[in-house]
Amino acid sequence: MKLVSPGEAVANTNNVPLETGEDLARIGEMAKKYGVTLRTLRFYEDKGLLNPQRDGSTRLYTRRDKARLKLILLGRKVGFSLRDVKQMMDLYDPSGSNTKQLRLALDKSEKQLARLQKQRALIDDAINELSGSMTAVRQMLTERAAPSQASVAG
Amino acid sequence: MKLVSPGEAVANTNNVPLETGEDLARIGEMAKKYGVTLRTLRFYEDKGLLNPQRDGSTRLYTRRDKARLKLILLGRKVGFSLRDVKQMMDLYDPSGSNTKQLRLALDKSEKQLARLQKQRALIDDAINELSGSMTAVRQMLTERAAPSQASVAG
DNA sequence: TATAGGATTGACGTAAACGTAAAAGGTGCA
DNA sequence: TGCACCTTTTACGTTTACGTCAATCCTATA
Repeated sequence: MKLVSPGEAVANTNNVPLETGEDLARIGEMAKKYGVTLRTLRFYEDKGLLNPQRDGSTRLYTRRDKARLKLILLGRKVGFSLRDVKQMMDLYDPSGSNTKQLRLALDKSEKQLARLQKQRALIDDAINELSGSMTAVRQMLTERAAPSQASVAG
Repeated sequence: MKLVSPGEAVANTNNVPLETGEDLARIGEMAKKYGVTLRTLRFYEDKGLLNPQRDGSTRLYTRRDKARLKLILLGRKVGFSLRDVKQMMDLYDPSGSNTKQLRLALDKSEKQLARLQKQRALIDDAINELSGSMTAVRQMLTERAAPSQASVAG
């Protein structure tokens, strides 16, 4: 048994939510709540994106970590790399106007938007091309009784 | 100097196109003609997708190789993996109706088309989400004179 | 006390398609 | 002869975001 001073986060065993108002979560709860794996959470931490407190060796995630995780997941959803996300989050200063952070985010967002639009164009191309060849292949299949040898592979 | 029998492909030095009717190409010509790197051609060969002849150790690509390369590039364009492409090409039988090959191609194409459509949906989502947050960020930037602290990162 | 559930760190594995040296050999041309 | 150019094989490196053990530890509960 370990001594814990009154203000400290009390070791909270297993899956039981913490009784304190500090809504600290352990890694399992976090993972479930946000639909990620434990590995993912540790990975994000390893990459400097999260910084949970520790109770001994056990990670305890605060509101702050949850907000950051939400941002990470949003970033990934729109296609940012973790590095980009980190770069933007690292600029956050709770005591400032964060103009710099916002500008960086906007800048990166514009570029990412352009990438997404290009990707969509590529995919549309691919869809058209693929649909076309599918039609051709269907043709060949229905005509395969005839000995005509349209070349598909050389 | 190396002896070459009359019917054999004559060693064709440097970049000069071959004078025979066999239109054999060396790796450099192939690469330029199809906009790929030497490394790519060797890689495709290593993966069993191409099988150029050899003049000694020098690769000589035939019409057949060119046709196959075109197919590979088309496949990659529509998002097939090289493995998929190989699987489909391996089914080609110059002496048959290739019904099996065509069916496999069609089957894979349907699945790939579905993937592409799903991807497009995801990208559209991302675009919308990203556009939305960009609007929000712009808002915050124009309002940054006011001390209101909308939280962007926690 | 035995067992089931978490949790930890460490570290190799995966996927795809090449990129990038490195070291060497053949060829034509000036 | 020497340079420029093309080609060869071998093999490690790159990128991204985790997956998947492995070995260990801690705790509550039956």
